[in-house]
Amino acid sequence: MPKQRILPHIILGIMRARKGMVTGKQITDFVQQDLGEFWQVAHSQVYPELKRMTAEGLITCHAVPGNDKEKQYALTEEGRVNLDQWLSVPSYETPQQKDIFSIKMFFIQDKADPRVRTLLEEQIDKVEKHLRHLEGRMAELFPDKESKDSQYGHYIILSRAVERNRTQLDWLREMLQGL
Amino acid sequence: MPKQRILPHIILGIMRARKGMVTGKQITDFVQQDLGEFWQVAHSQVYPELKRMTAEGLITCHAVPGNDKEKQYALTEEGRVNLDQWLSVPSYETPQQKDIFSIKMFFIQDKADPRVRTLLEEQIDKVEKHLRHLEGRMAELFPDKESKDSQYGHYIILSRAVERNRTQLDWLREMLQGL
DNA sequence: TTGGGCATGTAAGATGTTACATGATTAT
DNA sequence: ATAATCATGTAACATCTTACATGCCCAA
Repeated sequence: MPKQRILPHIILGIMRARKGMVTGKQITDFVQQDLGEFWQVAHSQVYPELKRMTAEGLITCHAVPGNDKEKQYALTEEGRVNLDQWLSVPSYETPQQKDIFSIKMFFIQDKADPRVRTLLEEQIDKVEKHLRHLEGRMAELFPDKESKDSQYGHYIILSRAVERNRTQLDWLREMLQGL
Repeated sequence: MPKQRILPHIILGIMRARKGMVTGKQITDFVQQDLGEFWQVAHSQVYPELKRMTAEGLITCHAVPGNDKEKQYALTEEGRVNLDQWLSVPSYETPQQKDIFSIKMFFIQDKADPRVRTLLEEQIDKVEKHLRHLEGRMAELFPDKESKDSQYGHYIILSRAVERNRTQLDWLREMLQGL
């Protein structure tokens, strides 16, 4: 039994949210920009996937006249149904994280090891930068209550990401204090 | 350029922490039990990796007399050096998360959709169970101050995991309230 | 003594990452 | 016009997942 495929559903979700034709580049950018906290994808995954989904009838491919380069894709009714079905079934998977920083901390073990401080400082720096980026995006996309309600799902996961990173930053600083 | 391999370093780290010979099964269990919040691995990855690491001279393989089934592995000096080196270089990767729940929330978009409540309740249930497991493990492994200091790295990442899940649970409950 | 559980291991396919290739557009 | 950039796409490789295979031990 092959693993349950997620990427096609993500692509379907983006296409429905966009309410129009999209290119492979737009999908890649969208995932990296707006879903990056919870999913990662490379453009080299997207293009073959679009081809596959077209073959399966979930989307249709339309060449842009006078532009050989760009191809635009549109949702089919079958794609819509498939997406709704996926959203309705519970997903039993727990969020999975790969965090090399935590692994290293674990293996260093000795609180007095000088590498502990280095690791912490580097991580704090990275998380600070990332948090500033997220907060900027929050201010840009959701300046008022109306914008939050009009794109509720987006607001939700962005605020989730902000909180998560703030909490992590607090924790890292506390660890550094405690040395 | 192939991607930087992490698994061998994790195996080296476990072997050093254990200070003795270990089997493939023990390594698999250790990752799932103690590093599971930050790394995942299947036994079918571990056995080939041990073979490879043996060929590279990072570890040595020792058959157990009168037991064809089990093979025990031990660190070599080269393995020790390799591990220390890995722990010393900064890792520029940010923690990556794959969280289907958040993706679904994003795509449902409409706050009034009945599936929002279902998703939240299911997720709360899962996180509650997981949190209880983590808290139990915390109480079991680190009942007093001495035990925390003696395995500082382990204590650190376990408390990190507990906090992370508590925060997520709070957030989920708040979302459910807000419906 | 046989049948289930277990540690080890292999196989096949899906997924993810990095680097490279190609042709078109844009900027200088 | 030439170089840089960009969207698209491919290739090679590493990783991850699931299922299956094997031989051992132990208990009913």
